[in-house]
Amino acid sequence: MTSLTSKFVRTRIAPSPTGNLHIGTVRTALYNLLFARKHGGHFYFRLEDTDMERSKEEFTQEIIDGFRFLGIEWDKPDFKDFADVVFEDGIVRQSTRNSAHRAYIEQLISSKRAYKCYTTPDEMEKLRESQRAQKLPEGYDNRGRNYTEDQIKEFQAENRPYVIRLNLGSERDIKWTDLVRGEMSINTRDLGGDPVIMKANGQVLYNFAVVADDADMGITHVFRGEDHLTNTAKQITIYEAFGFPVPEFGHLPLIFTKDRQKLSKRKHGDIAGVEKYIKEGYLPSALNNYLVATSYSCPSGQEIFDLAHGASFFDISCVSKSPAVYDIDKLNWYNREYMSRIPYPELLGELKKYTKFDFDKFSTADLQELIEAIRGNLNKFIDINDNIDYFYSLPELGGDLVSLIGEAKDLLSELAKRIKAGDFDFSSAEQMKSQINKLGEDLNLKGKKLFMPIRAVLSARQHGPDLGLIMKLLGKETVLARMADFG
RNA sequence: GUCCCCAUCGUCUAGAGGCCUAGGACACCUCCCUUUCACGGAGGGAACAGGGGUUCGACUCCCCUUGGGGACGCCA
Repeated sequence: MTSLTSKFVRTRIAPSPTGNLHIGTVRTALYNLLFARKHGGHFYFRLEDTDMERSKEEFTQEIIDGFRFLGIEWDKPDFKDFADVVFEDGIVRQSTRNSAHRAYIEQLISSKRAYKCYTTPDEMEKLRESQRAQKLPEGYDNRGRNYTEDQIKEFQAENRPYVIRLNLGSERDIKWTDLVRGEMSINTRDLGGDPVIMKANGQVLYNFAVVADDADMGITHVFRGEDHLTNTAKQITIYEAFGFPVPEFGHLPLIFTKDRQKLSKRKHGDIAGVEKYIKEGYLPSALNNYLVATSYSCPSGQEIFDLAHGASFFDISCVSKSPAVYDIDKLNWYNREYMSRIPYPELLGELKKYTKFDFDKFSTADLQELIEAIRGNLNKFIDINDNIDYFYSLPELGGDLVSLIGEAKDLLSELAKRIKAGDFDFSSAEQMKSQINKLGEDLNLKGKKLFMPIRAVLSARQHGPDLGLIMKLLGKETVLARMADFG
């Protein structure tokens, strides 16, 4: 942890466009961003799009859109060497770094830190099978280090395809001081053998490309998920092979689901993807806050971290080492919290984007009264629909509501009668509320027994805004129509 | 299977040997407010995985066990 601020801090987020934007990626981005901002450095966005088969442009766009939505802004790298690989959007696309990668690979081969490996996929599969059978750890046995000149000539003569493997060297512990986990040590014997850094088709692989790019981009601090722990050990050997300065690493705990599994899109559906939260109308500030706050706690006990207010609060040493279970209730709480701070005009604008109903049905004043009355019930913008649907058409009545209404026939008939008689002034929610109260007094009903049946028959709901307001907004005609069975 | 990591309320966590009768937040429950719903306010239940050490003293340090997780790709 020495002199964190002595050099110009550069961090990055490096997602691969092989899937939708995962909230774990967002959290990692946030930590990297916050760390850079806190220390007055830069935060970059590099797209790890070297896997041509799995990378898709639609995913790229989704990742970019997701970050933009969340207000995660990256700096544009300004190094000369990167002029041709940094695009308008400031993103470094790894696939465009090909020639640099090739040159580095050559360098590694000539310094004997990497070698051409002719071991075929078939041989690898047999090796693994026998390792499994003997309950040995699976991995390459580094036989390619020891090919003889003759063997190699033979392979070349038959035009056998080869991969490039990194020579991990003699067995040793690879150590680093992790910014979140402390002293780390991983033995090279536990790395699964010399890793492939370039495929037979010439495509460079993750562990190599990351180092080449991070080094060239001058990345000083790398925060990523703890599932990268062994990758970090491999990557450190690459930094060493080149003599590049090794950045500081910080491995973040994973996000779990309730069943204590790594949160993945595959297994856990759309809760892992940012898309869902955009679609349903979560506030970026709330999602960011929740994601930062999980696995993070300040000595002050502060829970609200509004990233719009800067990164001064952030302290990497406040990151927890143990994994966190994803809790949508807490996210909802954050969202309600941030939503309650939005001034009405802005709230209205947002709700208009998410509603499937026509707000013009209401007058400006009525609409505001309604929305202010229900805003506390909304976890997210899209919830507006479930809270106003009954103003447009009556939803189906649940069984419990049917019996509730059935038991209150007298009350409802009397209400209908009085409405028809003109006792209710539909221009005044207040007046109608007091009329309902009067009705209750006359029939000797109060509380839930009085209000619930009326609420049920008018809105098919047990919850909602004040009954007087509901009646006023519904209008006399609709109210009577919904009570037709009793009048 | 091998290696690595983690371990306090249901969940996120505070706790750096005595401040702990273990604190906060979410969720839940009760009460108040409201003759309804919600909001709001006040309370409540709820945890140091187990066993050994070390120490005058362990939630805190060490070891073991147990439990959970991650990594073992010509994916990232």
